[in-house]
Amino acid sequence: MSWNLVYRFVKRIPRGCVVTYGQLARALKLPGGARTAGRAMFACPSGRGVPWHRVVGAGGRILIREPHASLQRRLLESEGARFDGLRINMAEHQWKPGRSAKKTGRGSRR
DNA sequence: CATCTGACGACCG
DNA sequence: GCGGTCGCCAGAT
Repeated sequence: MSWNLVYRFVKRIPRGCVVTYGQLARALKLPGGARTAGRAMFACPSGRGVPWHRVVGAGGRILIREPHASLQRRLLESEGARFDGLRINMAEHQWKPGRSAKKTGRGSRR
């Protein structure tokens, strides 16, 4: 399967934003849904500029196991994402395709 | 070819 | 909030 599409999609996720596996699956119409998205990320090539850490589970939960979970969280926090316990603040960081060119709109600077 | 497993999500009790 | 079940697909053994 050409996870290439998935990687490309993930690559365009702006810094400080995240998407869920389900979202990813829906956006790319992956057969099998979120599961397939997960598979794609599992096979995600490291060191290719693929911000895999910006892909989280439904509700902003990190589903992967250690030690990657800690790494992912660390990377996200490093990008300015705020975590609420074991969850990332989806309301603020969930990225929606098509909004990339959207203006910052509200004084969300920084 | 049969079986198991795995970065999931939604539902139900 | 937590744990169990089901659907669903691809790759590995």
